[in-house]
Amino acid sequence: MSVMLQEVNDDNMTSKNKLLSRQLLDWYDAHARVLPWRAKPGETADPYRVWMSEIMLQQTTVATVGRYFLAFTSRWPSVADLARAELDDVLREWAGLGYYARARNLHACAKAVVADHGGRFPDTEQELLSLPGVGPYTAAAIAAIAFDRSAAAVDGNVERVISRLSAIETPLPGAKTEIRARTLELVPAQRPGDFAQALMDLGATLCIPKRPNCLICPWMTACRARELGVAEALPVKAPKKQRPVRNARIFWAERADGAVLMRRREEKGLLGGMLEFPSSGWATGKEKADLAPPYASGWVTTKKQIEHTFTHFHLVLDLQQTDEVFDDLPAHDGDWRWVARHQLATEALPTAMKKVAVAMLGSDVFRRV
DNA sequence: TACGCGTGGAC
DNA sequence: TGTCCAAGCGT
Repeated sequence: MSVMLQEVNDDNMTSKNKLLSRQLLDWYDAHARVLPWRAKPGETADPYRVWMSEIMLQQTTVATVGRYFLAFTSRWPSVADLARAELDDVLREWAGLGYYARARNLHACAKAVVADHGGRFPDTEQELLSLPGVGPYTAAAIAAIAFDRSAAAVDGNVERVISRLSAIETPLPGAKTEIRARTLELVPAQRPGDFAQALMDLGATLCIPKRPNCLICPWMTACRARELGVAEALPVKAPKKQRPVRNARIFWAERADGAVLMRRREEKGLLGGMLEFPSSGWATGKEKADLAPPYASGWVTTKKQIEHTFTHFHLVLDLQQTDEVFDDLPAHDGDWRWVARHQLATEALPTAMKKVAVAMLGSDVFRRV
């Protein structure tokens, strides 16, 4: 079935497109990067590892993903292992990688693969698309890389490469449809998975955002943007909005044994399911902000301040503390707990909260022994 | 369609 | 040093 479709696709390819595909695959054979999740020549790709890497790589650099990928695949070698894990353990292991909905969806997806697909990843783009956390790019990438399906995996790299190759000057995201169509024209019947990876490698190493290395690019002579001298100006992107500032107070409390008071955030939304130190609301604008503590105590300022920039706002946290030494949890709503200092390093703390802990306790608390 | 959603590296 | 931005997805 898929072979027939691929042959049709191959017949429909122009000789010019076939040449481009071959040039890129030749370049890939000579320059492919060695990455932990990538099958070596002759090896069969493991769908579980391909999926895991693709989720982690969403909006995240290869260098950052490396150690997380090794930690996850060591601890949970198969999708069945991951499906059996506790969500809290997954979130702890994900802490620091960001976009925590990915971790929740990763866990939900593993469960779905076990419950609905007998523990094997589906091998079509359409079925993959129905899994939690798997969108159009990731479905195409897994279909191509893990199952050798003819699919156009269009990520930020591919958008850049293709918009330059064809000198597409329509601003993103409006140009997505056109870029996808142009990419599909280039996907070869043979080695679609290698082609997908080659396209992304090209974007990551040569066809980079600033100062692209056109002189050693396998597509140098075909690239319309280079011909027109506009490669670095593409792709055109819609202007970004500036980030507002939000202000809040953190209320630092300790128990007699030195444990610190923390609470679990709501399951959904910003930092969903992660731990935080009790705080006021995170309001926009210093004047309007309600900076009241979540419970009464003798709060005084520490004169310490933490700043952290998220995707869509900048956060300024004033750190307050109390002399009160607690025996039990103060009156509260939600999931609050005392966390021993030596446990902080292995808890699901987002980076902003790690900064708070470091300001109060010193950087030694995150030195894993 | 547009927005909410993290982080660390490169420059 | 601030800005940009990376293998996007869900709503």
